[in-house]
Amino acid sequence: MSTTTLDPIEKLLEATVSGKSLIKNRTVLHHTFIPNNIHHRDLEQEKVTQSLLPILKQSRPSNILIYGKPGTGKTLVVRRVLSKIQERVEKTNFPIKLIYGNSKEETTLYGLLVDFGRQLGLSEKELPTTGLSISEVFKRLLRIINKNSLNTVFIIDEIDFLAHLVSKSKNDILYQLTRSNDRIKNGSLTLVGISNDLTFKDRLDPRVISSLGEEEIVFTSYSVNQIHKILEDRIQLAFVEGAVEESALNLCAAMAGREHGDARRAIDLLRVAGEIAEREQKEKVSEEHVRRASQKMEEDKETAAIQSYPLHEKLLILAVMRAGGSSTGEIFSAYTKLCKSVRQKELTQRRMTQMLSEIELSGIISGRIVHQGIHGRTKKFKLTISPETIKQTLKKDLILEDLV
DNA sequence: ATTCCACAGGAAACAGTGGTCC
DNA sequence: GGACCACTGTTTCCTGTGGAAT
Repeated sequence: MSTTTLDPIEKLLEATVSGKSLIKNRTVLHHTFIPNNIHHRDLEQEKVTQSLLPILKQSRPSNILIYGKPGTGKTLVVRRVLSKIQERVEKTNFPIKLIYGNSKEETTLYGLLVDFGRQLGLSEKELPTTGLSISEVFKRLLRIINKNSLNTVFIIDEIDFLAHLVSKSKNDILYQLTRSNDRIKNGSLTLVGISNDLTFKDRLDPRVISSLGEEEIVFTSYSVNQIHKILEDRIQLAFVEGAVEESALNLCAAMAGREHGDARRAIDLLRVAGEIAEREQKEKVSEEHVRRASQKMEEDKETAAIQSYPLHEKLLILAVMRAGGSSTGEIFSAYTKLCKSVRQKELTQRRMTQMLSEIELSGIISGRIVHQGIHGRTKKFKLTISPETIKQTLKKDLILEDLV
């Protein structure tokens, strides 16, 4: 034991004042950062530019569909190309408008369209956030484009999700979007769809495919070597020189490469590892830090998922924990008991199975269908994370703290 | 060969919320 | 103030299913 034990707060303060920081530029390690050089994507950049070029000549460019797994630089490339176009255009007086929307961030089709409307400059009054029919919203979008003779580019990220929303609501808004140029007298509308799912096109209305898929660009997954190069570049920009050990870099690339070549994840991993090393006042980021970062990210994901669930889902997770490895019926009765003890009206079993499937998607529990002959068919669920993590997380919930 | 269990999971309907429009 | 809209979370109803038991 050392003779002088420092107060933890003291220690922290000490560190911030005297400690060296390893990261000199944090924004570089954020996924919205657009680097000057997007490695291994020259061809794709050229293609995107090619198909958007007509917009500068006031003629209608083709709609583009972009495919690729997460973290393959799709959004980055599109944003970069568009910002270049924007730069070029700003010098002239040519009315061009870039609209970006992520289907996943908006939970509804309506929300997405309203988001587009806001970006086009429609106020709350001109386009209320609720109450209108979808076709009315769409009409208003087209009206403003027409009125201001705008040349608009709609970039729809995760368009597969939008397609999913549309299919639920029996609306053919995607079709209308792709064909809206016929309804616009002044200006134009170009669609750039970005999708993580390579098979989503099969589920689309054939009419939409023919007009949306005028131009298709596929982003292949990065190899470990490519990720290595990408990380090298970011390290140079973001970290103090020599702050990341070669072996740590290798591990980072290898870990992300194993997970389907996701560069974004690799960069995230690097950032978290850097933060851990910094907090510990180490001179360098080591392999060990990367491993711990990976673990921490995993845990954070779990606790965040648990916390974000509404009460009944939390009760269900508890029920699964109590009746570990058991069938739906047993989980249901465990859940009913829990509901009684917190004085909540229990939901139906049908709803419960639905919620179980939802929770299963997040990876907190895993289910397996078991046929038991005359004892019927059931799905057995068990926790995939430690009960301790769950207890710790649920303790923060006022209603549940006594149960845990 | 037939029966029958204990659910899975799809479809549709419904209630409730928070809004517009005329 | 009534008709209408989108949307969520839920209930109700339903059909389907693999294999142990008979």
